[in-house]
Amino acid sequence: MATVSRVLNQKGYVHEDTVQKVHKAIEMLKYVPNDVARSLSKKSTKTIALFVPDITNPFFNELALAVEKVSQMYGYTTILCNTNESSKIERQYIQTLKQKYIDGFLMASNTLSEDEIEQLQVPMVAVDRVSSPSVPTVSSKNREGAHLAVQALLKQGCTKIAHIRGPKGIWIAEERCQGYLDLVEDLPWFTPKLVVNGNFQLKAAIEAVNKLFDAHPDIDGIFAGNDMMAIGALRALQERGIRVPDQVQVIGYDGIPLTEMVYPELSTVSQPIYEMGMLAARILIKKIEQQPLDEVNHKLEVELIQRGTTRQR
Amino acid sequence: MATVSRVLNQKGYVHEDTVQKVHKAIEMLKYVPNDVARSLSKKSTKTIALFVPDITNPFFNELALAVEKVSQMYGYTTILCNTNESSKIERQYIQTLKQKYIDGFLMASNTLSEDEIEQLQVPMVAVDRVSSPSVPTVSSKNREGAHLAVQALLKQGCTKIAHIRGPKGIWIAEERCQGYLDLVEDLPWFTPKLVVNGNFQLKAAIEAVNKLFDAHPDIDGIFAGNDMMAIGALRALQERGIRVPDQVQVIGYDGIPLTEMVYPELSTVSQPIYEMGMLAARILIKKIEQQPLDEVNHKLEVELIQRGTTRQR
DNA sequence: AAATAATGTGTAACCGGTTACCTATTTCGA
DNA sequence: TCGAAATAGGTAACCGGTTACACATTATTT
Repeated sequence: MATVSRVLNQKGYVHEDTVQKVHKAIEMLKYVPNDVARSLSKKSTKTIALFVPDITNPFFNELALAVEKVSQMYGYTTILCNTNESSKIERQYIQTLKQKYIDGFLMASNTLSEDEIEQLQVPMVAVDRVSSPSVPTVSSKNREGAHLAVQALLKQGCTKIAHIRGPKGIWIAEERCQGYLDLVEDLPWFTPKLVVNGNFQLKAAIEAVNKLFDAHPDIDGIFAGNDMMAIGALRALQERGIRVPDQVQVIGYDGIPLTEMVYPELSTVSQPIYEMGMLAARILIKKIEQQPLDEVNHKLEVELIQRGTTRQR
Repeated sequence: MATVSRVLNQKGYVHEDTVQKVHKAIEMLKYVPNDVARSLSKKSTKTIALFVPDITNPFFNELALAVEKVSQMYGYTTILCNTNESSKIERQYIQTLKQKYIDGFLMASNTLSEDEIEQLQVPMVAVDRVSSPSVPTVSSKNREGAHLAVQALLKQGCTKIAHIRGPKGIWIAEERCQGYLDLVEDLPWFTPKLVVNGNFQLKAAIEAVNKLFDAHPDIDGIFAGNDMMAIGALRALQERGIRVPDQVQVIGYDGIPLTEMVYPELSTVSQPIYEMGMLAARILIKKIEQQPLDEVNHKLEVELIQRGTTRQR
């Protein structure tokens, strides 16, 4: 028994002849090790959990694909947890998974307080969210991305730009909103009413745009906090008979595949979603395996992609 | 030890006073049972796996949400497995998960042969796929759904209807295609060239439509094997400057949320996706817990929803 | 050539639960 | 009032691995 274990784990001294014999026996008996027993004694399951707020958003699909890919490469299994941004669900998942000896958490959704995070005692990495300073974070340059979008709108003739922002309290929403404000706050046409709240989902954006245009029919540019809301805005505009991009230009944020599925195709600030997922997964696995981390916070570059909803020269 | 176990599992005789004492002690010590140890002796992990071919398709998102919901209600954890319709990946997942004592498989993707399925020795249910006769299946009335779509197109003035079908060998694709053929095969304008292959993804449908219209510019109706392809068709038509629904009417299949995000909104044959997921999960859990199943094959009703891509009277 | 180090393998404890089985006490019918 | 049945709770085996440790053998050093 011990020798077989040593052969399989390549640990301790085993004579080469014995290794061969063991392998032959394993083949003959079609022996397959039992991972649960292994986990029990090793106190590790080679499993990580990815928490996302909304699996329905293609952004998180792509992220999940990337995480899955990397974790598989390193022999890990991934569990996807949909939290709906509810701390109750999130806590419940964490509780269940800790009981199951989960090895690490990858949080793209985070409703926990810093205290709770400190108490976790399980390695954790945040993607596209900031949580506690002790948690490594992978995100992109949101503020700069917002600058790119607003700059382009201004340069391409917009004279009144609205912003549909993501939920309050969510770091990336704040950053993107701040990036918008940086460039327009001091312009003569600006008024705080041009910033409306959304929840990163399509429906809310439709309502937001309708309210916005009822009050300010002269808006000719919209920067949305993410692509789903930009697509909602586009829908609302089309329904009102407003021509995009002739009358109103729209830019989203994320660069999800959906941007190329609508017509006209959506201009957007594209994040390297797949890379973010891979990087975050690698960092988490490093942490789990107690390897030293070089950097703790990663801010990846973004890129403005102009397509059919803007009038690029 | 044994008594505590009995209290927690409500099994065997335990005096009421002792139960109270145990609960008090659990609270004081903040005792949390170890699920891995429990799994080892019970040979069950309270975990099921959902296999999907393409997590990027909203259809499977919704399915996953439903499965997750039900499994959580019954105390199960769900693992999502993206197979890309590759039997290599699928087999690898199955191998890994069996080693981890997975309790059941829910297959919305299936590349395995009947033999392999028989050998599995783990409860299994198929959704939207048919596999082996011994496996309970949840699907919808695909052929009837196709009839609804094609009937509507015919009634609403189409005189030449093409079909972009799903991949060969996938049962639902065959059924939907057959449903189309049932109604048009004997019409004077019909030719087999009007049926083109797709892979259920958007990109392929764009190419398919372009090829189709190069050869048959007089097509005035398209029935796509799923919504993703219908949206691809819509995109291709819009790019060609063809007006939908005035010149060409389009109907998809599935009823994913995306159908309401494009403009014009897509007409579609809507399946009760969420119910299918819940039903399949319930059946799987019943099987796992060795409860008797009433029926083995479930075919749910579908419904034609006419929106902006058809000319309903 | 003897002492020491390196190599090879088996035994048993351990991970943290579940449960069969045993013994002790209480309940209850005849 | 006695014995069977029901209730209560403890002991130890078991799930299937990992690994510290003991002991045997072989290789190396002086």
